Parts: sequence; structure tokens; C-alpha cells
Amino acid sequence: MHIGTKGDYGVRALIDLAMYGGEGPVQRTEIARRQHIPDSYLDHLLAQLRRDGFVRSTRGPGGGHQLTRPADEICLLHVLESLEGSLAPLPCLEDDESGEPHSVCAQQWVWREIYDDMRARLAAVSLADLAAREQERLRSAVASYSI
Amino acid sequence: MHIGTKGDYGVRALIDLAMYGGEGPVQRTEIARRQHIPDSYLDHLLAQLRRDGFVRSTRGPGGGHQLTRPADEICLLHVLESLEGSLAPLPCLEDDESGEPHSVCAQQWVWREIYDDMRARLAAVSLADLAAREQERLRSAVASYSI
DNA sequence: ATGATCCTGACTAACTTAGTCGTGAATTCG
DNA sequence: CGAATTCACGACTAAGTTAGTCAGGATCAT
Repeated sequence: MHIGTKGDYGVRALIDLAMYGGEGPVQRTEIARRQHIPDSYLDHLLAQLRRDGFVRSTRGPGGGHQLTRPADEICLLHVLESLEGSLAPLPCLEDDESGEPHSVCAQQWVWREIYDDMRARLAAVSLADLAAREQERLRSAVASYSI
Repeated sequence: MHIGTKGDYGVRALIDLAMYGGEGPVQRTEIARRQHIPDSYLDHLLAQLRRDGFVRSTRGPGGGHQLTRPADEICLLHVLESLEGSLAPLPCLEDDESGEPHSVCAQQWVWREIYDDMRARLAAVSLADLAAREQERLRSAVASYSI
């Protein structure tokens, strides 16, 4: 695995929707501005997230993007796998549906546990959790300004 | 992180040395043949492992490569970090000596635990452990042939 | 209709990966 | 010594990935 800007930006976009999406659709340009993401790139990330059913979009004036489910029902694991593809650190751990058994490699047994544990931890974190942390981070940043 | 052929081949080369290096130096071409690694590529990997003090090489006829320490004193973590560079899944977790504090990202707190856990597990596995597993794998492969 | 907004695919530059190849340097043996 | 053997090192390359940009089309509220 390796979380690049896709995973970083994409997750932040969803956190943004979790935080500001209460009052109807949020526009892409607004997310891009708030999260410092290139607008044209965010476009692609939202398209991917829509394909995988995390967001719903409406066009036309007043349109924008919304989460399809409550933020506490969306887990980080699924979001990252949507944005980045498989998170497997070794090709031989990839879970492909083709049924082809991947070749065994010398370190497989070590990484199997690490990978399973990683996925379990990521599955235990929801967008709501991330949004709460972000909220707290913003609060403390403002506090430190006002000192 | 992402373990590519560097990490796979390099570790297998060291396992090979752990298994067959008891009787003096092992030649690169011999490792390459046994482990199915392109000879000229293995060259680079051994160079890296030598730079980081995992193997010692001697030239000339009868020369080859040897582990610098007993196989149970070399852990997988250090070997992989030598071959692949930092295993951090996010740039913000990279431990650089420059002292520059990397930017914080939204998911950092989740990955911090995962990364620490991963490193601990990799540090707990030695080349001797890997060699023992490989020995067992070979044994059972031979056994299944003779049925 | 029109203007806001999302949607899609083509394109690109920089970087990484997985090597190959050629030459040089050290060591041993006859 | 000199030839054979083995490692040592750097230049080069092809393919794939990443991180975008850009142009044009589709959809919808008003």
C-alpha cells in the first residue's frame, strides 16, 4: 500500500462533506478551496467515490455533492480501497476475484497478519470519527491563534 | 510502503545465504539461479545490502557473499528498510533526520498505530526464522512430489 | 434558453520500478 | 607474471504509476 494524494484528498473531501453537508449539497469548488485540493483533480476523485456509492451528486445551479449514508456508517477502509485500489503491501496478498492463486513469497506469513490487522483497524474508523478529530483540530488551532 | 521485487529478491537472497552460507562464500550467480532472480539485478541488491552492512563480499575465484552476523541477529525490518527505503504508508509518518516536522494529514492518528505495530512485528522476525520456514516449505514440497 | 454545475476522457510531465549492459577492480592459481 | 574468476559500479532504458491539466459534453433549476 501507499497512501498518495488520491487517498489523502479523497478522504478529506468526504470529511468536508460530513462536516458541511448538513444543509444540502456542497459544491466541488467549495470543497477544493476549503481543503486546498486542485479543483480539476478533485473532480476525478469525486467521480470515483460516486461510482463506488459513497457520494451522490446533483447538477445544475444549487447542485453539489452529498454523502449517501450517515458519516458513522462509512468506514475508512472502504473509502481508501475505493480511492487507492488494494492496500496489500505485497502482490501475493492481493485478494482478486479471478480465483487465481497468487504465487507464494518468502515473507507472506509475516505480512498476512500485518495486513489483516491493518484492515481491521481501518474498518473500525468511520468518517464521523475523522470529522470529529478534524473539528477538534480546527478548534485548537483557533484557540492557539487567540493567545 | 509497498514491497516490490527489491524487497522480495533481496530478502530471498539473504535467506539463501543463511541456508547455504555455512561453508564459506556463496556466489551471486548461484543465489540467482536457486532463487530465480536476474543475476545483473541481484548485483544491485547485494551492493545495497553490503553498503548497509548485512553482507560481506570477497572477490576472485572462490569468492562470493556471506552474512556479516548470525542469521538470528538480523531482523526483517532493517533488511526491508535497507532495500525499499522507508516503509511509511504516508509521507507524514516518514522519520527523517532533517528535523523538519512533516505536515499533518487527516488520517495520521489512525496510521501511526498501524505503522508502529507493523514495524514491531517486522522487527520480531529474523532471517533465521525466515530460513526455517523456507526449509520447511522445501521439505513439504519434496514430500508431496514423492507421493 | 441560459448559466451553473457535474461528468468524461484525452493528454502530459515527473517520478519510480525493474531491470540490462559494459567496463573496471580485486583476488587466486598456474 | 598473466589469465581466469568473481565482485563493483555507473550509465542507460522501457514500462508503469502519480498527480495533475484541459476541453468539451450532459444535466438541471430558473
